[in-house]
Amino acid sequence: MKRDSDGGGKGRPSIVPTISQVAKASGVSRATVSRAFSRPEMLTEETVRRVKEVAVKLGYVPNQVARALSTGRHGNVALIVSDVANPFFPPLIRAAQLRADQAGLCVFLGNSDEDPAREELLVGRFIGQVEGLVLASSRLDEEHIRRHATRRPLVLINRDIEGITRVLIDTAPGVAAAIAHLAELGHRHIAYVSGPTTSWSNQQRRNAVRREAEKRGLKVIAVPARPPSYDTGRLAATQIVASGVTAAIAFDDLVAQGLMAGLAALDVEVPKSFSVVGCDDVLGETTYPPLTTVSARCADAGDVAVGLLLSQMNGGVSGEIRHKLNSHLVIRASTGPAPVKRRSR
Amino acid sequence: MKRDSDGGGKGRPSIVPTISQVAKASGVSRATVSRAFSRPEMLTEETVRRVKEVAVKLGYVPNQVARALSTGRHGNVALIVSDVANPFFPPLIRAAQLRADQAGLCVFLGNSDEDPAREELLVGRFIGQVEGLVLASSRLDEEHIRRHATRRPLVLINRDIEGITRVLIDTAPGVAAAIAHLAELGHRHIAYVSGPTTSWSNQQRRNAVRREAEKRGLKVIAVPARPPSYDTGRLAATQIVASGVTAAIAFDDLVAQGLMAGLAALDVEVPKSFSVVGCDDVLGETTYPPLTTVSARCADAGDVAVGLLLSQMNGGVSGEIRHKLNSHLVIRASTGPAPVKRRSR
DNA sequence: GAATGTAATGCAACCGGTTGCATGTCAAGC
DNA sequence: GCTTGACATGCAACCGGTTGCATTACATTC
Repeated sequence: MKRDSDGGGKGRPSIVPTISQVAKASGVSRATVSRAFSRPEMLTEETVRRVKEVAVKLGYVPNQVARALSTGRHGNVALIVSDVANPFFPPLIRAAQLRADQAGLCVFLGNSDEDPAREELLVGRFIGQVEGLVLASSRLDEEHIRRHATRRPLVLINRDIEGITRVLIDTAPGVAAAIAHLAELGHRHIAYVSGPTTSWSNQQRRNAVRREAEKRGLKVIAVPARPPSYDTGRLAATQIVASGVTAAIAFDDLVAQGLMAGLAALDVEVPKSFSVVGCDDVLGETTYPPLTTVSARCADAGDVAVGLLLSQMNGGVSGEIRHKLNSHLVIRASTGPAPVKRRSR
Repeated sequence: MKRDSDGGGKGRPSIVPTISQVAKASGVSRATVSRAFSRPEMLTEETVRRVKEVAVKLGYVPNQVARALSTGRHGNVALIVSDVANPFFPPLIRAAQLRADQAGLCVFLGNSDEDPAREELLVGRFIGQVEGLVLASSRLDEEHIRRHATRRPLVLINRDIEGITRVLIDTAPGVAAAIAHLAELGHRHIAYVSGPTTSWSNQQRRNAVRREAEKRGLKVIAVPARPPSYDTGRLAATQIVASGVTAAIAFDDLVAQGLMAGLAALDVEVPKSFSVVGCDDVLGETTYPPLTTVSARCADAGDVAVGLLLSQMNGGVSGEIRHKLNSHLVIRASTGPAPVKRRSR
C-alpha cells in the first residue's frame, strides 16, 4: 500500500508525521506520545511538555481515523434532514452544528430529499463512522429506525416513536390558538392545506386543526399541497377559493406564502377577503402581507436534539426521552375579519 | 481496549461482524473476504457469491474507518460555508451533496458563521478525515488556504486565488445589465448596498457597479449592510432615502428584501418612487413586489465545485482551473421609471 | 509425463493510533 | 539496608481492514 504523502498535496511532499516519528524525535515510546495527547495526567508534566514541543515542531496532529479504529470513538455525528432547501431546516442545522462544535464533534449532513430509500442509503454510509445520529423529519419506516437505534445512539426530530429519544415541535397549542383566532374573527369555513402524509408534523397539525375546529363548530376541508412548497401552495389557491372557505391554515410558511401569491393572482385580497395562517415562522416578516403564523423556534430543536444525543453518547441515558418544544401564535397581517358576504354555498 | 458491542446499542448485544467472522463462516481467508468486496474481479464468481451470501446473512458491512486507515481513502469530503442560514447556500449545499452522493461520498458540513478562526478550526477537524474540501465564500486568508491546499485537493467557491481551483459566480454581466436597465429607466443616482468587505462577491459586485455606472454617467454611492441580512437591509433604508438616490442595487436578495421593507416603512413606494435590484435570485417571486434581481444559478456552483474536486481527487488535474458561472438580469416588478421629481439636491 | 504458465487464494506485514500489563525507578517506612 | 508501594514509562497486542508476494491447483504444451 505504501503511502508517503498525505494524499492531495502536489507541491512539496508534505509528509504527515505519525506518532512513531514524534516518538523517535523526542526519545520516548509511541505509547508515551499517545498518552501525551489523550491522557496527559498519566505522564510527568515535563514529559508532556517535551513531547508536545516536538509535536508542534514536526507539525504532528493525531490521526482521527486511526484513533477511531482503536477506540471506537470517531468524534462525528450525522444529521439527516428531508430537504436542506426548505427554510425550516437551515436554522435547525445551524443550531445543531453549533452544539456539536462545542463538543468538538464534526457533523455529516445528509439530505434525503423526502425519499426513504435515499435516507436509508445515507444512514448506511454514515453509521460506520459516527457515534450517533439525528434524523429530522425522517421518512424511514419505524422498523428501520428501530434497527438503526440499536446500533447507535439516535435521536429523532418531529417523529414520534415510542422507546426512541425524540424531540417534537408541538405545534398543537399554536394551531389551536390559530383556529381560535380565526373563529373570533368570524370565520366559519376554513381549509387546511396539508403537507406530506408520512410527516408526523403534518398529522399532528391536521389533527389539531380538526379537533379545535370541531370544538368551535367550524367546518374544515383539507386541500393537499405536495410536496410542500411555494409552488404547490400557489397552485392550491384556485381549489381553495372555489371551495368557499374564508380562511386557510397551511402546513408550513412556504405553502402559506405560495397560497398568498396564488390568491393575489386571483385578485383575492389578503387579509381583506381571505385570511391565511402559516406554520413554523421561518419567514419572519418578510412576506407580504406579513404572515400570521404558528411560531416554533425550530432552531431549538436542532440544539436540543444534539444535546440529547451527546448525553446518550456519554453515559447513556437509561429511560426514553420525549422532549416537547412549545409553540405559540404570532399574529401579523395576513389574518383579518371574515368577509361579510360569503362567496358560495 | 476490548470492545464487543458496536457502541450505542443498549438492547441486544448486536455485535457488528468483522471481516474475520465472515472469513471463518465462509471458510476462506480474511484477504479473500476483503477482495470479495473491494476487488471481486480477482476472485472466482463462485467465491464472491458465497462470501457475499454469508456476509448478508451475518449482516456484515465493511468498516469504512478501518478501510480508510489502510488505504488513505476515506470516502468523505467537506463543505464549509459561511452561513447555512443564508438562503444563498441551501441550494448550493443540496447540489453539492447530490453530486457527492452519486460518487458514493459522504459530506461533512461546516458553518463558519463568517468567522475565520472558526473556519480554520473546522478545516483542522475535517482535513484528517476527508479526501478533499470545498470552501464556499471562505473568509480565511490566502496563506491559510494555500497551506490547506497542499495537504488535500481543495476547491473554492466565490474566492479568487491564483493557482487554486475555484468556481466563481460571475455576477458582473448581470450587474452591468442591471445598471443598464436602471439607466434606461432614467435613474441618474443610485446606491450600492454593500456586503462583507472580505467577500469576493462583494468586491466583484461593487466594482461592476462602479465601472458600469461610470460608463453611463450615473452617480453611485455605497451604503453598507453588514452582516448582509434582512435586518441590515431594512436599517439601511433611511440613509439611502436621505441620500437622494432613486434606485439601489443590493449585495444580495436578502438585503434587497430588507431594504424594500424599510422603504415601505418610510412610505416610499417600490417601484413607483424607488427601484430596487437584488442579487443571487434565491427568493424567486416570493417577495413583494417580486424582485428584479441578478440571477446566478447558485446551485450549479455546488455541483460544479464537487465535480472539480472529484476530478482533482482521482487523477489529479495538472493545471489550475478557474470556472466561471454566468449571470443575467431577471426583470420583475421592483424596478420602474425614475420618479419625475428628484427628492433632494 | 514433465515443464510451463496462469488464475485463485492464503500469509503476514502494515496503516496509526490505544491500552492492559510488565518493568523500572525512586522515596518512604520499618 | 531492605521491603513496599506509587508512579512513570515501555512492550506488545489489538482495532478491522488492504495488499505485495508466495503458494497452490489446474490447464496447456511439447
